[in-house]
Amino acid sequence: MTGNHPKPISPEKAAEKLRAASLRPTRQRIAIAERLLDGRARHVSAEQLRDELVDYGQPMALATIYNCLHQFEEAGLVRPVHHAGDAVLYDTNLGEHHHFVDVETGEIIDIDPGEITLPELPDLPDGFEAETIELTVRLRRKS
Amino acid sequence: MTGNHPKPISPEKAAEKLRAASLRPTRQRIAIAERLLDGRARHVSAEQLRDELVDYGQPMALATIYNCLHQFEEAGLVRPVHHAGDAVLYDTNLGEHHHFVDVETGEIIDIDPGEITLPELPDLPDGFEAETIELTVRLRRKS
DNA sequence: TACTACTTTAGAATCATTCTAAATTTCTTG
DNA sequence: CAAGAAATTTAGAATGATTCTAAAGTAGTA
Repeated sequence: MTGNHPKPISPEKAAEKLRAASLRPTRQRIAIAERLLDGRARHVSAEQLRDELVDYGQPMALATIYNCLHQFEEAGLVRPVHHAGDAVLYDTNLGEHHHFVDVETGEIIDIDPGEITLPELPDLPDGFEAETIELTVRLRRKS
Repeated sequence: MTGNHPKPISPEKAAEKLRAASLRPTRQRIAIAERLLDGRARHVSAEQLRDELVDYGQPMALATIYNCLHQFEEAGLVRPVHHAGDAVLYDTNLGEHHHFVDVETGEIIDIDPGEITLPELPDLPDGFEAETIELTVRLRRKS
């Protein structure tokens, strides 16, 4: 594997972001935050993140990665994208934007927010509040 | 289980629809078509459909149900909804419409097509064609 | 330093889905 | 109608993502 990954933010900055989100800055959470919270827009699955952490010299249990991703999600640090392949991808881009999904590979590509504007929300069923809106354009490679 | 299910279309009509879709009218496919292609808007998972078929006196292997749903999908008789819970739901409503999803139960509710109108498609990446567009509003019960 | 709560962990468990290879059924064609 | 080729169904195993479990480790605090 040993891929080419960009320089992460410092452990100190990562720990700070975690504290700001009321998450204890443990070694594992710091390592993940360093990689995911550097401001770049990314979409990673738990497995991809694990490989990246191995490369980075911070291997950890897959269960920990799932735990952390869920905590990051609740803290609003990442947001899940459910419409890709089988695995949930975690998106570090928190701004309003939507996705193309390559049906065959599960890979997702951000749709430039200027390219598409959502109409206003429809009336919601009683007793519910909207959590997220996901617009996905599923693509297939032309034959 | 033994739920209360609406009256299906006749086996003859079901077989006809299958032939029209170039699918051999086997006993299993007919049973499924009778239930799903009666014109009602529904969203079923493979497992739900299996339970319904058991009630209906036409139990069959889950693998067969998956096979048939995929064939129906390719034939354009149903369309998959990927954004619900863990399981894919098959939607018998082929018109343009979108969905609310109850995040906790995975249940989906059609959004009235009049309630929301999609903006035009953004430019697609080169070499791809759009297969489907899915807009999902994820809902959480208010606390 | 000791404590208590929070975290991490390996591995088992779960759940939806797909795969496999054998048995069955369908649609010809004779 | 009988026979055969091709398509279909099937049970059960396999897969893959995710969650669970309960035991061991770690962090913040007194």
